[in-house]
Amino acid sequence: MAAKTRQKPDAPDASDRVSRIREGVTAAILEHRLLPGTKLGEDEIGDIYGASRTLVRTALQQLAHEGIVNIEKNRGAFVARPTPGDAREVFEARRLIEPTIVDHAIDAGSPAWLDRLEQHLAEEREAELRGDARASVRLSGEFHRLVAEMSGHSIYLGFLKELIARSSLIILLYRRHDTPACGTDHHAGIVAAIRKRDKQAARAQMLSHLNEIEAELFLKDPAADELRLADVLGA
Amino acid sequence: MAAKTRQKPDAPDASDRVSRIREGVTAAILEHRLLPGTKLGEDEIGDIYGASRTLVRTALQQLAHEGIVNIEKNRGAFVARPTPGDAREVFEARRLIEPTIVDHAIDAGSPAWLDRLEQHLAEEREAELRGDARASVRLSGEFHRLVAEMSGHSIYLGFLKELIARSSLIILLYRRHDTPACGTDHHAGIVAAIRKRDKQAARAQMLSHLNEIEAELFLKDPAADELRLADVLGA
DNA sequence: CGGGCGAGGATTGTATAAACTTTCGCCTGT
DNA sequence: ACAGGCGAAAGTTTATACAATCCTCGCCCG
Repeated sequence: MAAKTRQKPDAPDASDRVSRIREGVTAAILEHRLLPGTKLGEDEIGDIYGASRTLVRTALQQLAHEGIVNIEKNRGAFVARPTPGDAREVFEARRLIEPTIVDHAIDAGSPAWLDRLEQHLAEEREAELRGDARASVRLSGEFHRLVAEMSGHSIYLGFLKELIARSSLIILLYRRHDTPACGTDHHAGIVAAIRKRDKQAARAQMLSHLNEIEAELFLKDPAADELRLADVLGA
Repeated sequence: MAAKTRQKPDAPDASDRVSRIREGVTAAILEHRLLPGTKLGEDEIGDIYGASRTLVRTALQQLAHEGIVNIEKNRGAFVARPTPGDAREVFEARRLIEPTIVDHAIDAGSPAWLDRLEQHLAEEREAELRGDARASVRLSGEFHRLVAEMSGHSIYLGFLKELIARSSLIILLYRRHDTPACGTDHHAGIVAAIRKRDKQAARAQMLSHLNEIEAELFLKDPAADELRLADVLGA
């Protein structure tokens, strides 16, 4: 067989131009700067990043596969607008997966990882204090991703990345009050349980954290009559 | 994924040329006609399907995101070669997700769905009888996908599609004996439990089914010295 | 005779141009 | 005045051409 000059699974994406576009758009969506339904024109994005439409298209297709962008044939790409049904599915999946992830994080975590988590908590607190809502939203999601990275399970990590991205859109669309997106206190409690290597407590706290987030949502079926109509006609 | 604003609920890819390529290659991989490590040249595939490289490239990128194809920069696309570590992660994820899926399938299933499952069992038996190994492998995976579709959870369905595709490669690489890929008897038992709406039995049977599949694998760290060497040098 | 080196060929990455689809304004006919 | 339809413009999809990169193989040097 061929001798392989094998690269590591994937150097994240150092200077890859497609990745820069993807992450730029992702960040904009996760920070709620791009709202659901917004059109993502290829020329428009290409001009911003100084890239050709070929590269933009590649990035948009990846985002579509992650579920935060919808591509409609011959019409273009739009920021996804998850339905309440999608929202329920996403949170159910998170309730299933994330407790398992914290379990593994406790098994696989090193002191360095705990430092990393503490540092992240500090960033979250600072953003909250600053009143920087955009950073808060982004960091809330990143906390969960960090725990998944700590677990070392690449499959779960991939799944959770998708779920987190969609959750961000869901929270934006369906949140009731103006409460912070994701209580920092909860995160701190989870980290404490991880530090004590108390799996049962960690699982329980993660679960109740997710339940609280979902409880703050208002998932009545269609947001407006317009959508109801579309559903009826589609059926 | 989610319900689209405009399109029919189900017009996934009937006459879409990219989808035809993707499904053709996917079928070839799942039926073990394309072996791990096989190079998937863009021109080669383009000639076969009478398509331009643009479309082939799009299809390959989708397959890469599903984890059954690896794209190495400036080198091309290859059928993925999951490591034993990947295999453990995939089956752990399946053990977590699939019992939950059968639960929901029991809740959401209609008599029509049960008919569909029975019909599928018949196809599996027939392929087995015919000694058609390729069809057997494909149908074994499709059974699990069918249950996921029955559950109506699009998120779980998407995740499971990935897991099934990877499982097919894993079984090909690491199976010990020449036992059939996925016992039809197990599948029949699962369908019977679904028919009786006995969630506990269905979950248990699904779990033991997955455990038996994994037990038939030989997941010693590197398959050969060659791989061991590659890993050492990569680190 | 073994190993480094460079030219040639092949393959992928990117950009650009042609073809088709949808959209929206405007106009005509009733 | 308003419904319906035609046509131009904008944008996406597909194909093709060009540039960059990597692999192979033969040659030359030690």
